[in-house]
Amino acid sequence: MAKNLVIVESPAKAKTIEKFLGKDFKVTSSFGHIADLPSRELGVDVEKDFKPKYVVDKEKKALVKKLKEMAKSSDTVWLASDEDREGEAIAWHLAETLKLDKDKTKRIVFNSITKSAILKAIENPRTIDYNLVNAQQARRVLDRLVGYEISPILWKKIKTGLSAGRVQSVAVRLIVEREREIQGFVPEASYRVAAEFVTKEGKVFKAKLQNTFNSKEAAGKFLQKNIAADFSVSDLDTRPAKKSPAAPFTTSTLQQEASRKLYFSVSKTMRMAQRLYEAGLITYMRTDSTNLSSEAVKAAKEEIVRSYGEKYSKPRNYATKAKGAQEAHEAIRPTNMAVHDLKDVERDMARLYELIWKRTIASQMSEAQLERTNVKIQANKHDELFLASGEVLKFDGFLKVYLEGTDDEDEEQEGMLPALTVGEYVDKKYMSATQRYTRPPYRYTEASLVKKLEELGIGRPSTYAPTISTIQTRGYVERGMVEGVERKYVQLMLLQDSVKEEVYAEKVGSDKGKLVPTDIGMIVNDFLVNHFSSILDYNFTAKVEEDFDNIASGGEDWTKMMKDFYEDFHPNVKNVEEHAERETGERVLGEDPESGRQVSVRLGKFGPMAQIGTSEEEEKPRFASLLPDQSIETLTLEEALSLFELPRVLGVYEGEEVAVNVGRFGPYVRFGKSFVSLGKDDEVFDVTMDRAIELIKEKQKADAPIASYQGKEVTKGKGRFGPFIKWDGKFINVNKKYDFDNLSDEDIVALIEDKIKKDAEKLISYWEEEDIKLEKGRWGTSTITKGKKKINLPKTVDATKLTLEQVKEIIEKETKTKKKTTKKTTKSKK
DNA sequence: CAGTGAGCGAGCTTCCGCTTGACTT
Repeated sequence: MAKNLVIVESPAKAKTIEKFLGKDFKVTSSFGHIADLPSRELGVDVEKDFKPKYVVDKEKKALVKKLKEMAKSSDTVWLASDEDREGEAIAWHLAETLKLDKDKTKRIVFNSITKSAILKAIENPRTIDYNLVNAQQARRVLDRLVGYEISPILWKKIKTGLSAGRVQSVAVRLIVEREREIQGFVPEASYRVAAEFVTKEGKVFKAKLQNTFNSKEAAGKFLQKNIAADFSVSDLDTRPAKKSPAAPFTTSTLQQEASRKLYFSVSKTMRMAQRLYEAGLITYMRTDSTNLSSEAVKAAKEEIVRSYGEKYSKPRNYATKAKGAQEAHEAIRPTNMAVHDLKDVERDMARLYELIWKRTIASQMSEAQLERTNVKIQANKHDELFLASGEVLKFDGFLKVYLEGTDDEDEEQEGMLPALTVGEYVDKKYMSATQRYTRPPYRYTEASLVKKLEELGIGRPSTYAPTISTIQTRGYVERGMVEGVERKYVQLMLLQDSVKEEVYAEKVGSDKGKLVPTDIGMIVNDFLVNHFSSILDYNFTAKVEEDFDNIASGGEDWTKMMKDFYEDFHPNVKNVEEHAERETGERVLGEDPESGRQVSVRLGKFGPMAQIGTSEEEEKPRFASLLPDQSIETLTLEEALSLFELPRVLGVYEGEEVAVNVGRFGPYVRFGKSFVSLGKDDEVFDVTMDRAIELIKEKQKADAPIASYQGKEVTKGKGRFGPFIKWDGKFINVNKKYDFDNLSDEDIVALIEDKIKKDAEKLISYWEEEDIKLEKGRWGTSTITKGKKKINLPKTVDATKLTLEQVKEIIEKETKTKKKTTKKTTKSKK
């Protein structure tokens, strides 16, 4: 056994560091935190100085045992977790949980993984910083109290299973408030005038009128004035300008840029980055720092000089601007600057790598030098001025490699202007006045939400992606299907000496994939903002972070901070629990003209619904679910009433009744006893008998067997894990190599035989009379299958040696604790 | 799985941050 044991947080990091240290050092990892509050209870003794109860997670027990043994046989244990709050707490938990001897334990930190940084760290060990640990405990306990005291209030007042938290609830609030701004937005139209001019040499350029007009008449009148007018250059101004490169990537800027340029979701970016990191190709991907190690700056410089020449190099350091940044790591950069792109890896990994390489290299390159020209064009028949501007690139600098993307969809690229002189006459080619509308604010994308959260100092690099998925799995937010609507606009065009009017159409408000709040999201948000305004305050995190900082520097006692917070917080929770009304988001829309009863809309047991009548009346109320694209907040009386016309019976087809309705899974056509979901473009109230029959036929075709193999039918479908074919009860994934819509018979046979072969290779034992299968898994684990039940065995079990009796025992044990896992699977189905 | 929406009550849900691993329908 080695004399020295170094414990870091990540196994990939351990692997790298071990190479730098001699053979006297064994490097291993803790896989993040090893101890935490228990998940099933509060785990904080609020009566006794908020003493936390720490437990080792079930899945970490084996790891802790292994670490203990390794520590025991080493002379010195080096706790090398990250240099921030969480890292310090990890070191402390390791020291406590592994019961490390103080005299043989040393705490070291480094924020770049280079040989010199690590050797320097080893020479300068310190002890655990308990102030920093206490700051972490304060953060942890505060989050626990907020989350675990407010969530149960939501179960009681709105719906079970809901959640609230310091981070997620503010994220939802941002999205809800943005949506309301959009709903309340009234677009204003104005006419903008644009023109194209031609120089004597025949060079064309575009110009815009400074003024806009707010009516068609005024715009038309202005165009008339330009008939047979003379135009000349009245002013010309040229000045140098420069552009600087953006800082190297942090987690947040990587997510934004991958979203803008590669259309990756936040979680996809992190998945790809994780794999690049594990392959040793990039530095750590969860960071809030824009800092590069001096080695990296030097390597970038060498690569730039080699590839582009000396004048393109300009080494720089970037100050991190994110609020509350902890800077435990470097910026995200390639580990080897000489590798410009990757071959032999998955395409999307290579694309992300290239983005990281370009951004890093560009950040160490010279500014781009530009010449910006602004020109004014005057007319002899009126006083309005046309403006034209252009840019000429004098030296490309960093632009040779990379330019950061923008979130502004309207931004126009400025082109070049022809050479012009003051007083020169130009000819009008055309002039137009186009009706333009002001725009509502943009809905958030996953990445722009991350950007906003980071600006507010809310959340950490390791939680951005999980937070976005939490607010979606809780049903507060959806990725939008908002199709947008057509809007007409007018364009007046002056070509020679007459003004012509044309009407065009544009699509507005199309927001596919953007984040849109659900009814539940809005109701929960309003409830929280009303009753827990201080927690929902956009500055709450910033305020408590100040306290955490004071605790970290030893200026404040963490239990005192908790006490101050809890003194106000807890009585408020109790008060809301007792006095707040149940929240359903109910809106009364008016009266049903037929019965005169009240029509309302609210959140019901099974989701948003409309209701005719009230429960106080003698006659029972009538209920109807809302359509998937409708919402409580915007539903009109007419829309509500039409919901009660369902189900619509369309007629009879092949002796069975055909009807349209809305159910648990959205709108559908019922045909006898079978159901067909409506297509995306179908409207429940518009579907005709012909369309319904078409849908039924499509469904029958899709369900029909596509082939048969060994006398058993083969069908196909699309599941959670992509397209598959099904044969003999087996699901066989069809990967992209095959054309799923046109599978040939040979493809099908190949897929099935391949599956049979692979299953046979996996099979260890099969007890036919008991219907129990024992199979090898892909990661050294094994699986027991009994009928439809599946049990995964831990890696430590050698499945090849199991007997039928032992297997039966395992199944029995598993069945007892089964309850929990079944619930989990039904949830993940959603 | 696609009709529900009363009221009761058992047993459950939930946070944020640090990490990787799980291999399915």
